[in-house]
Amino acid sequence: MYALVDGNNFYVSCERVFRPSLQGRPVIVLSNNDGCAIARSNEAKALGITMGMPWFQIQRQWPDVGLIALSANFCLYGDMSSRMMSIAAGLGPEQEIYSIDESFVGMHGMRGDLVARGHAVRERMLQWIGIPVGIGIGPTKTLAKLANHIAKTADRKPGSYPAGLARVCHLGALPASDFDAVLAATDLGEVWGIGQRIAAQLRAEGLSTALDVARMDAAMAHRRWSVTFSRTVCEMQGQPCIALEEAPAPKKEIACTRSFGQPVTELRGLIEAVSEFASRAAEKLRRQEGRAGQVLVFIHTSAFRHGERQYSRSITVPMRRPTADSGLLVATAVRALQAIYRPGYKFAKAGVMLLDLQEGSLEQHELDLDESASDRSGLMGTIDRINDRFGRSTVALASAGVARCERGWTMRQELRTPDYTTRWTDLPRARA
DNA sequence: TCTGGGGTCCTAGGACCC
DNA sequence: TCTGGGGTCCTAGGACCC
Repeated sequence: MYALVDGNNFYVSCERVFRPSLQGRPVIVLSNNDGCAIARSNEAKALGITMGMPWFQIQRQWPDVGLIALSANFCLYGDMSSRMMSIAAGLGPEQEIYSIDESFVGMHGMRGDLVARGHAVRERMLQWIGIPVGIGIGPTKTLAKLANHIAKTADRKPGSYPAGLARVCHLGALPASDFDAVLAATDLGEVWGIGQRIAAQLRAEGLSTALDVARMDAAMAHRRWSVTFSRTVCEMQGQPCIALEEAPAPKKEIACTRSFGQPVTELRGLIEAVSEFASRAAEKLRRQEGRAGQVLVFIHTSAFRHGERQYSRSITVPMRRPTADSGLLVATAVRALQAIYRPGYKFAKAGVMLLDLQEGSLEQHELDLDESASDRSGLMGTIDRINDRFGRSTVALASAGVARCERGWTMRQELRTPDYTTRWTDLPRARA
C-alpha cells in the first residue's frame, strides 16, 4: 500500500499559520512577478478563481469581495515543507518527497487500521505545524493519488463522495462495488498522468470517468498512446508500475529562468540578468556535486503583447570540459547571450539552463599550462558557504550588477509576507 | 499597463553507419 | 525499368507533473 500526503492549498495554508486573520477568507498566492494565481484558498476556489489566472484579470473580475492576494514567499514554503515532510514520514517505513507539498509513503507490510493511522498523522500535522492535509491510500501510487483527491474533495464539497472518505481515503479498503462507485463519480481528468490532451482524446472515445480508465485494455493504451499511459492504466487496475523513489535522483538539467519586472531592451540589463541566472544555476549544480557540459541561454519577448515585434531565440554552447565554476559558466552564458541578442526588442524573459550534467567524481583532467583556467573549486566552496551563512548574493560576480535597486529587470513582489521561520528579524512576536 | 518556474519522459524523424 | 535492410544515436517537440 502507498499513501499520498498532500497539503491543502499549501501556500495559502502556510501564510495562514502566521496570519490567522486569513482564515475563512478568500486568499490567493501569486507567482513570481505577481503574475498569476498559483494557490487558492477554498473560498477563492468557490468564487471561481482558477489556477494560473492572471492577477490583473482577477482584480478586474472580483473587485469587491475582500480577496487577499500575497506574493509567493518560497523561503517560508520551503521551510514549512520540510517540517511537514518529517511529520508525514511517521506514516510508514518509506518516504518519497514528490513535490514541495506532496509526499508518498510506502506502507508495505504494515498491520492495523491504516485509516485510523492516517487520521492520527493528520491531527499531529495540524497540532504541530498548523497545516491541514489530505491523505489518500491505495495499492499503487496512482490510486493513492486519486484517493487523495477524493479525500480532499469529500472534505471541501460535502455530498460529492461518502462522508467517511473525507480527509483520509483508503481506496484499497473499499468493497469492490463501493470502489467502482467512487471511481465512476470521478472525472478521468483527475487521474494522475492524464492531462488535457489525453483527456480530450479519451472523451472523444466516449470515456468520461476514472472507472472507464481502469477498465481500459493496457496493451491497447500502449499501442494507441504510449508506454507512459499504459502504465497509468495498469496502476488504475491495482498493478504497481511506478516505484517509490526514496532517494532523489540527481537532476539531469538545472535551470534558472525569470520573467522580468519590466521589459528590457538593452544588452547591459540582459547581461546582468543572465549572469545572475547562470550563477544561481551553478550554485544548484554544486549542491548536487555535478558538472555541466553545456550551457543553454534563451531570451524572448512577450507573446502576450500581440502588437509588438516578437523575437525568441536560444543557443546551446558546449564547455571545453565539464565544470561547476561560476566564473566559467557565467562567462560562457554571457558570450552565448551576445550571440543571440538583437537590439530593438522589448525582452520579457530570459533563462539559463545547465545541460549534459555529469557527476563531479568523474572529472577528466588535462595538462593545463594556462593559469587563468586553474581549479577554483575551493573558491567556489567558500563562496557557497559564505552565501549559505549570510544570505544569497552576499558574495556575487560583479557582472550580475551591483546596485540592486537600479536593476529594472528584477521581479515585482509587492505583496510579500515576512520570512517568519527563516530570518531572525522576521520572527513573529508572541505577546503575553 | 499587467499572464510563473522547474522539471521528466517518450516519440518521431533525421543523420549516420555497416 | 531498375534503387536494401537494419541498427544506433541525437534532437526537437509534445505531453505531463507540481
